Amino acid sequence: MQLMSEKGAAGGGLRERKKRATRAALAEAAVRLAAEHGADKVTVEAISAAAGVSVRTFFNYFDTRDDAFVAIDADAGARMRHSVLDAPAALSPLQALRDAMAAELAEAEQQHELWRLHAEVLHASPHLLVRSLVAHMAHETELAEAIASRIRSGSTRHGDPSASDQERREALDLYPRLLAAVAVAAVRTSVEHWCARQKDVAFLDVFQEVFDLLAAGLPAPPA
Amino acid sequence: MQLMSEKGAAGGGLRERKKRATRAALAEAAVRLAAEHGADKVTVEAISAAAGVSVRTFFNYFDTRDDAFVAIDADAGARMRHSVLDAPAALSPLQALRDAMAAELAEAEQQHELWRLHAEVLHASPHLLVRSLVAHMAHETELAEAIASRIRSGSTRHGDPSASDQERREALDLYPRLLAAVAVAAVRTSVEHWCARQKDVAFLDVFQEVFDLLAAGLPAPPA
DNA sequence: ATGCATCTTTGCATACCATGCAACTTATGT
DNA sequence: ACATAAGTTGCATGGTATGCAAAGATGCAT
Repeated sequence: MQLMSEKGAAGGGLRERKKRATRAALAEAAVRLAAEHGADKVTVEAISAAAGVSVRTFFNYFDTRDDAFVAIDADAGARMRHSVLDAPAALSPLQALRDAMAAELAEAEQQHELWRLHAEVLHASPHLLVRSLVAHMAHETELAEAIASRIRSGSTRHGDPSASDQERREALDLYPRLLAAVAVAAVRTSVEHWCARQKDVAFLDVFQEVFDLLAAGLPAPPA
Repeated sequence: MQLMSEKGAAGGGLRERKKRATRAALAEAAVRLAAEHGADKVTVEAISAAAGVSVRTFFNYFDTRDDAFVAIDADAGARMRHSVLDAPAALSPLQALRDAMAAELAEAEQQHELWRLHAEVLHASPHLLVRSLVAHMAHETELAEAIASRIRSGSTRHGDPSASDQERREALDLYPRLLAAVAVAAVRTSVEHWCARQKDVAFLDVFQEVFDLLAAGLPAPPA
């Protein structure tokens, strides 16, 4: 329980703060131990000990041992949701989503050290990378809902005006999901590409180029 | 070992055939048991017993219990790779990929009964659905490589002719990854959307619409 | 067919993961 | 201060996963 200051909605009573602290302590202990000894050599017992709680308590916070390595930021989804909803109405859904994600990623770079360790751990054991992607995909649904309600309430119409009602209803259900899924995939690709050739280029440039490619309909690159 | 006829490269000696049979028997037993009793009520012991092997042997084939529910088709990646490489040169990368995926999905519908059970199981426990999608994503890398070599050898140039060499090299590395990631996400979204409103529409229609949206740059739908 | 090398299967031992339960400790509201 | 709700803990239990060495099956040359 050595961590009392955490980001996000810091409010609430002592209880909630302690809960958040315990959770954060467990996650941080997990990542640090994994970065040092390798993820699969770290037992829940070690993690719990490092965080100062019992093994049983660990499982009160995480369903699975691996979850501790993955779950760093719990309410990133909520932030993005608001960001998408509050974006200027003039922006297309894709643009709004791009900006929301860019803001989120910028904020992520604040906690540099832990983020870096985290990336190291995931890179070392693909098994966990996979789990991390799963966690990201969980956000996809709420993201899709944010996009959907943005489209419903907004009035920017760039779409095909010759669609039937049936087609329109179909698209309204399908489009947000697709956009969310594609955007998450795009972010992931950006990060991977940038990690591969680190320092060579700025991350934001990669990010920008990826979303430009998406907006252009993924045209074939020059040979 | 009650299954000796399997798809894919059926060649090889008795050993390899038996191995494939055992693996298939385990996977099939897992799916059938899960369809009947629910996935999380099926123990490794039960699966092994149904397949006629020991528990220890199960773990010689699968790293994880859940893998047995997921790993149905091992060499789908290779087929798609060839499909992408052999596509007509006139097609854009996105189109080639779309056709390759459509072919693969059509082939998946051949093995109707087991596929159906499989879908049931995945639908019942989202945990496994996620794992299955992740398994598909593992193919992303080889898919990206296929796309890359197609672009290198092909001569369809729809891209921006005013790019610098630096930008061109960047794009050549980034583009295939992005395309693969986005396409996989698109397929996943199609399947999910289709599962949600089953029978309502044909899967191929959803699939087509999704790729049309991608090619159009994900424009905002009509309100 | 026989014998040998190689691969596969198997049981056993071991360690870890994960959950339910009851007892205990700690916040919160009044 | 008191009652209530919530969080933590140890224990018991059963499933998951790996290493190891012995036994069985297969491939191959003779």
